[in-house]
Amino acid sequence: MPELPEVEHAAAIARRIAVGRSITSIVLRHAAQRRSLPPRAARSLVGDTVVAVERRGKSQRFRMSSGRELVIHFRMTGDWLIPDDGPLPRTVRAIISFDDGARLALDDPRALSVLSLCEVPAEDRLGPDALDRALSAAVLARALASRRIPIKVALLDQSIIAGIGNIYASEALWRARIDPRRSANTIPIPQLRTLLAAIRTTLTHAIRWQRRYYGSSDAEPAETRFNVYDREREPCRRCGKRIRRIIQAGRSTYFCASCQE
DNA sequence: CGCGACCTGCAT
DNA sequence: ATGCAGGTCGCG
Repeated sequence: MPELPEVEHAAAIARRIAVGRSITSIVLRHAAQRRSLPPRAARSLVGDTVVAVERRGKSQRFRMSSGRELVIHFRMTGDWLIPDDGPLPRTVRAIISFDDGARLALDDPRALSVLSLCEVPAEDRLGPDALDRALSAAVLARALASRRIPIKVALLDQSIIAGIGNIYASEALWRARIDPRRSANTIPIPQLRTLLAAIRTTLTHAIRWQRRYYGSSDAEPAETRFNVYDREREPCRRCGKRIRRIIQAGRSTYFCASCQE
């Protein structure tokens, strides 16, 4: 589930559950999660209090009163689940319990999620957050200046801009009418400005969708959720031409060859 | 750069 | 059985 909008929503859930609470236990049910967060590290978090939950790009950081940070990255299929009384789904890979009895369960069928403990919060190599107000077209142009890679691939590079993944990269480029194959360093500033606006619109719409429909069984507007993603051969909503799928950097890119230049 | 690895489940 | 999946890293 996790690009910026989904992680933003997940972080809000974690915040509601965890902030101000101290950890009473962390159970790791899959070897992959024990690899990233060894049991003794998990044990050392017992008694520590969550001061804040922040999102950076696609990762969530639990700032602890000890000064450490518990960092969670959902990778492909992670999500928070608030357990009820019944048995936990088999796909729950970790359970964090708090002093008020609340629990946060990491639900991740593929078990690719990473939990890690930073003793001293270090600088990461993330570029500016995609929703960072300070991110301007000029800043983006500078980051792209030396990159002779397709713009779609550049948008997936978290060291250039943080938070965009495979779905919203395609969606934002469609909205900005930019061909995903364009070399990143050849896009003029005005078009980068358009692209940034498209990114923000795409992501904020997705966050709204998330708040409105996540976990609800309402008549799902799933068919209209994406304009190009997973719509190969379906008609473009702007010009009616068929959406194309190509592979870039080993991943599917969806676009309209007719209205994206 | 592209590609496999990391994991599991789902659709074809 | 095969291929694909909303991510990232490390390899050649």
